[in-house]
Amino acid sequence: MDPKTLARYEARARIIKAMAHPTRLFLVDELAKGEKCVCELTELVGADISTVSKHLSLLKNAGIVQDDKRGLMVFYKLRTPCVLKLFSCIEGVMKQKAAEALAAIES
Amino acid sequence: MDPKTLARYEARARIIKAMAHPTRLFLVDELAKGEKCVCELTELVGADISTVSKHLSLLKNAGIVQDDKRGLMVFYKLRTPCVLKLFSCIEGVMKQKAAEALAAIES
DNA sequence: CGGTTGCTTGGCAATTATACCAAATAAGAA
DNA sequence: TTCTTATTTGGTATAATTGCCAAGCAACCG
Repeated sequence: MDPKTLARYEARARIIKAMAHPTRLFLVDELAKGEKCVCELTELVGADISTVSKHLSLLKNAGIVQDDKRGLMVFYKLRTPCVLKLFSCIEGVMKQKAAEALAAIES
Repeated sequence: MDPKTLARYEARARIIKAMAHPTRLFLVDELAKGEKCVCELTELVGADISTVSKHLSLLKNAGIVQDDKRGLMVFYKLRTPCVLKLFSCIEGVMKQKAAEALAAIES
């Protein structure tokens, strides 16, 4: 891979990596329903608030979510809803894998 | 997150994580063009063959690619072309980020 | 059979990611 | 101003990822 091509794939990988964590996928899914404050997301995730805050910050740096401070609270929302399309594809991969596993048993 | 929900997001994250690497993203893109042997992919990537083999194995375990041994060579191909749709979304995220950065400078 | 080729696997060092606690910051409220 | 409250950041220990080398395996050749 030449340096330019490498750089392009590195940039893409950074964005995908931002979603490559169960908690962050959950956050994206929740934010798809509408904006939520860090406190509410923390409640839903059930981890330390600092942990959730860092996950959100990572998603923000990747350009996937957007924050909005109003008073003491910070509200996050999805910036690029297209990432949701990814989920249906992922479901497809999972279903196909499951079907394959089943076929392997039956054969 | 209750255990069942967590398990669902963990399963999804495993698949996304499988693509969250520049080399693996490149491999997926190459395999989208048609099946290729490990030797050819190794040449294209420009890393040790063992490294490329491990990346391919990871993609295989995630259910994204499929292998087929013919003689001495192993040919890999894309199993779920829908992952390509992801790329256009990623490009979108990148473009939006770039536009935002530009707006920040201009303001 | 022994040798070669194409690929995978084991092992290991270096890097990176993750989660918590504690401390810092920011915006209201008293 | 001082006191909360909501969130972020620093520090740190632990775990996961990565890439190379070396060794192993499977399929073909002579």
